[in-house]
Order: sequence, then C-alpha cells, then structure tokens
Amino acid sequence: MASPRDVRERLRDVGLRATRPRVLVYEVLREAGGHRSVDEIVGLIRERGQSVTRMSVYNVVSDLQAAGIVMCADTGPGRALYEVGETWHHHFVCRVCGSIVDIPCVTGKKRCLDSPPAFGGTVEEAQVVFRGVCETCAIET
Amino acid sequence: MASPRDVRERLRDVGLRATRPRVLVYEVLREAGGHRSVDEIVGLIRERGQSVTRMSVYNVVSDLQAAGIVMCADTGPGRALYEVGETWHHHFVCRVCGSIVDIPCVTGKKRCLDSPPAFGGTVEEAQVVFRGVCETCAIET
DNA sequence: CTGTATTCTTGATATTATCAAAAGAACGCC
DNA sequence: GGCGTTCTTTTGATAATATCAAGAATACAG
Repeated sequence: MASPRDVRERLRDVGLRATRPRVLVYEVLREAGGHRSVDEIVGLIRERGQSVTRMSVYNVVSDLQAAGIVMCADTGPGRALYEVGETWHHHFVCRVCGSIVDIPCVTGKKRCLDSPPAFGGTVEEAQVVFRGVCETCAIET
Repeated sequence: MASPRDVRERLRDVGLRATRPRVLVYEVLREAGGHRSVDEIVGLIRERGQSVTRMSVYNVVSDLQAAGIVMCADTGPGRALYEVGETWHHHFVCRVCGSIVDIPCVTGKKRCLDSPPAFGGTVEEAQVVFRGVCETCAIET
C-alpha cells in the first residue's frame, strides 16, 4: 500500500513536517483502518515495536485533522475517534455493542445536506449519525 | 410553566419514581433550556439553593434518557450534553466558539433520513450535526 | 403506617484530555 | 555533509469527565 516514503510526501504536500510520530500515526490509521481512539493508536504503534507518547498522538491527530487528511468521526460523546479522510461518509452506531459502521454519503460531499433554512451562520459540513441496532446484536436478542 | 406537581406526574407517567433529584434535574433542564453538561446541571441546581451530587445527576440523566423524556445531544466527542426531548431536531455547532444552535427537523421524526441502502441493521434514529461558523463568529473574523 | 424495592449518596478510582517547559529533530541553506 | 533556526516531541503534572461499589435514605404499594 502506502510506503513510508509515500506517507512522508503526503505529509509535506499538506504543509507538515514528516516527523516520526506523524508518519507512524498516519500509517497505522491507513493500514488498520476503522475508527480509532488516541489510546488505540498508541497501542497499534506499540505493536509495531515503535514508541510514541499519548501526548504526541494528541498533537499529531490534531495537526493531521487541521491539515485535512484525518477526520474526527462524529459518533456522539465519549472518546474522540479518528480515521483517514478519504471520502465523505456518515456513521452508524449500534446502541447495544457500540460498533461503528461507515455509511457512504449519497452525494460524497461535505455539505451533503441543504443548509438549514433561515440560519445565519455558514455550514461547512453536515455529518449524520444513524443510531440503532446492528445486525449481529439484533440476532442475539 | 411546569409546576413541581406536573413534573412529578410526568415522571410517573413514564414509569419513574418521582424522587427529589429527578424532579430537580428535569425542572432545571426544562426551565434553563439549552444543552447542559452534568456539571452545569449540578451548578444550576445549586443556584436554586438545592444540593445534589454529581453522581446522582449521572444516574438521573441516564434514567430520564432511557425513559425518553431527555435526550443526549449528538454534538461530537467531549462532555455529554443533555436537553429535554420535546420535538426531534438537529444541531449546528460553531467550530470557533463551540456554541450550539437547534436546527428544526423538516420531518420532525427520529428516522428523518432514509435508512442507508443495503444496510443490515435497524436504524432507530438519524441525527445530523451541522458544523461551520456561526453568525457572530463570522462577523468578528 | 409499615415493608420492600428502588434510588441516592459517599468516597474511591478509572478514563480521557490538556498544560508548560525543556530536550530533540526536520528542513533550508551554504 | 554540517549548521542553525524553527517546529515537534517528550516529560511530568494536572484538569476534566465518567464509573464503581456498598451502605443510607426514600418513594410508593398495600
């Protein structure tokens, strides 16, 4: 997939220095996929025999998010979950097991819903959270 | 508005005992309005000269939410924010000042969006988070 | 009024996130 | 390739948010 060199280039393309923690976080998010908390990211990096501090990961995800190559999944209160920002999509959250499923966006654009009528501000994106029971949990009940 | 007696009835209507902390939390949420964290609720109750522990408020909002008369606003990671659940609506969150504005739902129903195509689970509700810059912050920039 | 099941409180603890300052590394430049 | 400036990371402390367990208190039925 993406070699370390590719990742370094990608980082510089968006105006970021290609530091070791940034490369590791981005690689891990790309390759492990899914929606990951800061602690999970630290763990995944440790599994590769590398070491980064929690604080570094907080800094890194914040930078990557500001640069637009990583996004924070809007899945309600609790720990923040990050994922690589490839295509715009939404999320389904199971209220039983907490699992999260990506839901493709019909339009694929950040402002996929019409702006609310008679609203003064500027809407930059609209993210939908679908809540319910996933297939697995529905069977077990 | 709602007298303490009304609140007690409302609680029993949904199958809950009308205890002092529950009455206080529900009254405060109704009268103060807006989206309130557990700590804010504790503070608002203290301002009325009453006393409840943080833990009680955690228990109470959990019960009220399960009973369907209070809802947790889906406004992304961070502290959980609660509000009285009158009519189904969505939220706009300003990325500058963090302020939250209610956005009326066109349909007014919890399943206001079509369920995602080819999705196995059961969708019970769809909540939208609009993100952008509010009118006030847009002017100041 | 009394009994019982529910709920509240208390104190400890876990989890998640942030702050500030010093040590370290990346990149442009020569 | 080495140097220096600037941006990052690390470290250790701390804040904010949420949960657990067990005893005390209370709401409600009868």
